[in-house]
Amino acid sequence: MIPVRQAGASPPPALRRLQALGPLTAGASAAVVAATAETRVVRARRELLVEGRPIATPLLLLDGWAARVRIMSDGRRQFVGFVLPGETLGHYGFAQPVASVTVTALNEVRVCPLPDSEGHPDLERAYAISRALDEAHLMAQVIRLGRLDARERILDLLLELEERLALAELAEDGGFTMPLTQEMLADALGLTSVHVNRMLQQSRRTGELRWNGRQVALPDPAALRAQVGRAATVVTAGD
Amino acid sequence: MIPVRQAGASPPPALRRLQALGPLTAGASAAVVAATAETRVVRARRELLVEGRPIATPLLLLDGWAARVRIMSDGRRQFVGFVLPGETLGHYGFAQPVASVTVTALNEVRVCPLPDSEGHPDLERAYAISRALDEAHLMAQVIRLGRLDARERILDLLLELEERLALAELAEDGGFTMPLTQEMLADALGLTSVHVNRMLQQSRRTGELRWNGRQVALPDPAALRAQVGRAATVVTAGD
DNA sequence: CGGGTAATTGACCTAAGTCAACCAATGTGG
DNA sequence: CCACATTGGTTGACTTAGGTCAATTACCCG
Repeated sequence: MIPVRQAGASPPPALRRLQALGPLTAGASAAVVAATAETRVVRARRELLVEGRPIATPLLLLDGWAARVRIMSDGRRQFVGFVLPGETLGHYGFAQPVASVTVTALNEVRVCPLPDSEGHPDLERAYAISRALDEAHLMAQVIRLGRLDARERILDLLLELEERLALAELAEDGGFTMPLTQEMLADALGLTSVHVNRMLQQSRRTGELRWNGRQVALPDPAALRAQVGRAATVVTAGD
Repeated sequence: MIPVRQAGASPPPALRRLQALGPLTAGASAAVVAATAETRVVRARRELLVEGRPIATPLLLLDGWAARVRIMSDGRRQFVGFVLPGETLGHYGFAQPVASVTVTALNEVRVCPLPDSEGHPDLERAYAISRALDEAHLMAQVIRLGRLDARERILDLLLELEERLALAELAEDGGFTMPLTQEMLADALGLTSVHVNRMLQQSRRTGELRWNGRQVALPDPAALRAQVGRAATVVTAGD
């Protein structure tokens, strides 16, 4: 990890996401901005957290994508889930001294220590919602792997990613930018990269998906959601 | 749900599990026993929690098995996970007003309101570990569905179930009793019941598995764990 | 230009699904 | 106590989604 001097940056997507989860007071927003003073950059393929190793401090992902990954002794690899800008890492709301999975940066990533919610109930509330979403994403992953076919898995995941990015305003309706290779997609979806490629081509031909390099667009998300049996994720506030 | 008068019962497996997660003071144990005064019986196939419906009160499962289940509009069904005696339901340690999945009783089940941990830090600690285990089980499910083949999925799940039951002392080394039909197993493992049946037969022939009605035994768990790439789940205390 | 990563394609293979019987155990009403 | 219905397990014949292997092409990037 390379410590970085990160002076005045542009309005961070991570902050926008937290604000989207539940409006933050000026004080809470300031606390988040303050935490970014200790931003670190982690290069692609480096590990943010290692399974079984103590978690130094919970993190807030400012920029870039990471994945929770488990690798089997024979080399099979499974992405358990992704971590997108504005999402948190190693933050459980309860005792959890060691990481339960390895988290790897998929591209160059910026992280900072998770802003302390002490004295900011609104921030704590945003974290609580964030944790609930984490769990929802994990369950969605189980459904995808258990009961969707290849095409549905791909589209369902892309829909989810778009929804999640939208919270941080990282998805325009022209689509979004995604650092995933087809192989990473395969590792997330329990498929092979060859098959992912074939299905992508097919979806491109039918026009339900546009995919150019790192740019992805789903022209008719509503129709796809229906086809894939994906319910819109509802975030009910809580308390 | 049928309220029940539940007088002095045998030493409940649920209590044994909580004690196994972290020794409880006499007071905490008493609180758990006290909570069982309000035990309810839920019949097989009835729902304990319905997705999207408010959670009246978090529950402790005393007896019987339940499953978190999601059903797609076209009838496909996926068990997201199981709930075994001593495990908790609708208990998140943070705001979560509505259930995120439906939980269905797989056989006749007894539940009681989750004993309040107020004033019992040791009980709270047991709950925290329980939540961490929940998450671990969910991740294990993702690995199974994403990267294991049918035989591995079955054996891995059975190994996990045995480990979990052992916490409540519900697994002798002669095996354990399991209310799951082959079809339920299929719904948990992303397979069809026909295929589950074939794989079970094969595993029975090789002797790696014994399966008689509701009785299951894995004669050599250590060997299987190695074959399936299953790491023993380590529960580190926490704080 | 050279070397590495990512995407693409074809030929072929196999794990798992589908469909359809059939059987065994259990339970139910009469 | 029996005829019948139901549920769960078992089996065979056949199909298919997705995997494997291997080669080829398209990009980068220094």
